[in-house]
Amino acid sequence: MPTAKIPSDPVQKALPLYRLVKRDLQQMIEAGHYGIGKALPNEATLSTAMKVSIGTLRHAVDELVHEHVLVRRQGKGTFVAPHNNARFMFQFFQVEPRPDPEEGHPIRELEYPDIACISFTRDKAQPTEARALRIRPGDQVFRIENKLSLNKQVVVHDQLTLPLAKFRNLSEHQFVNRSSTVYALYQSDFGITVLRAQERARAVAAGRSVARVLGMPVGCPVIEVHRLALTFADKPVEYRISTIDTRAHDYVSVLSKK
Amino acid sequence: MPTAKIPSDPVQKALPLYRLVKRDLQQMIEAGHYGIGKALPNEATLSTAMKVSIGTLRHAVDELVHEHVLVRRQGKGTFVAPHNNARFMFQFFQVEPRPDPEEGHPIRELEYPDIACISFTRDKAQPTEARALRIRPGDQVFRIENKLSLNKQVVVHDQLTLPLAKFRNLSEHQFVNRSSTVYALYQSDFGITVLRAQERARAVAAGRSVARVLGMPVGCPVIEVHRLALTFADKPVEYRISTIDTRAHDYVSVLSKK
DNA sequence: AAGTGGTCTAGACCACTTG
DNA sequence: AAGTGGTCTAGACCACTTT
Repeated sequence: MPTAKIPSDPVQKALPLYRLVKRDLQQMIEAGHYGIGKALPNEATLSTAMKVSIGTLRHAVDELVHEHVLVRRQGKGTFVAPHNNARFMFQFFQVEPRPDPEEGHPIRELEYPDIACISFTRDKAQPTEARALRIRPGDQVFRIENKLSLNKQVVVHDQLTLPLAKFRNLSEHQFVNRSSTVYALYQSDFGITVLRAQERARAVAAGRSVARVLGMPVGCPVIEVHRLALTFADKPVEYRISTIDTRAHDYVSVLSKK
Repeated sequence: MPTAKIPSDPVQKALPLYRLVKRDLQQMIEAGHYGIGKALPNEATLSTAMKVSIGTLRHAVDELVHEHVLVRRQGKGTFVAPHNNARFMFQFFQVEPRPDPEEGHPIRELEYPDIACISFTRDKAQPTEARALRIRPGDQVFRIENKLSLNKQVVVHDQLTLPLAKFRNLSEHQFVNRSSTVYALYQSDFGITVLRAQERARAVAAGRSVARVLGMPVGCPVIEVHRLALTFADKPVEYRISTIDTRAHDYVSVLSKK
């Protein structure tokens, strides 16, 4: 049942029932009450347990499905959204070969990038990172450098910064030998589900080390994307600077997605 | 009532009722049956007219609201989404001052850009534009150049390409003296509602003319965004190349929006 | 056959806006 | 007070998956 139909803070407007149900579900999910591969209790059970009608329960679940927190599968059940499928891969990996202007948009296989780890170290957080990650400057972080290739061509250089406190015991071996995407790793091994990411992009001239990795002359214009990945309640989990070689690829996005 | 509960193509899976209702509503909207400032018939009326329950009608409307095609206002009615508010302005205008690293994210007023028209001409479509807009190369287009300023500083150079066929009689005076955003103009004066946009960004070295407009040295890295704006059924309406000075501003985006 | 989510209905009542 | 959308209920039946 919703734990508090009457909000504790009288200034807050009363939430509708289905929002309370949603909030309670979300708290259960965050707390890890529902295993990643296993189904939630079925809707009839949940609705009686929470003392709401099944329509209200569905309303709450609908919203969580819309936010990619849950997925429904008819005939099977409702699950915590796994973070290991192509959908999420391409929701977050936004670099594509530039279409040939002569041919328009060929029906092309979406391509997974090959990811190679260049370095994996511990370090102290720089002020900028610390502010983004809401930790203190000097707190320990993992600093991981990757290069991403499409079609044997290196197109992206990534530098990830992870707060050590959230990723205790992460090892290079574990990172390099993960079975799926890094976000799937965060979820399966650390219980951290990345829900959203904010990105800020700018054009800069490639520096020496990045130019070497990307195989381009120093000073070549590249896009530098600063990404902050967020989990529930917009808590930051990862800070990432991606440098993209856009000589033959584009950084793509869709506004106002349906 | 939904015009065809039984789909004409037997290969197609049968759509649920609420999808048929949605499709019919969408067709009415596209055809302009519902004026832009006026409310649709109320939900009870629509549901009886379409011979469906009010719950089913609401399900259909819910989806259109989620896609920003309609907006509901409690106590007033349901309206075709107007394209003239801050929400849409910033949904599509994605350039922001870079936050000061010393201060983090100040609570800053979102700022409207000042837009100045540099040139307004007719021309023939280039092959690339033509393909994007799905017209023939050589078909007539409007070609419009703008510069956008934030805080008196020019930060974006835009070049718009509009198919003349869709924008008959558009005049420079009309364009320059519009009362709101260009997308609001498309909607109010030409019945064209921009629903989505695809963008492809790359880093390039600023050319002579753009560098002059942006007040930067030639060769300075800039982001070049190629945007295709789409209406219902993903029909293209506008092709736009924006060149962004990212020395002090960022091109921002949010992935997996809630 | 049993269990799950998906659709659809009919109606009651609430909250907000306008006259 | 009247009209609008917003919430909530209780139940029937359908479609898909597994046993």
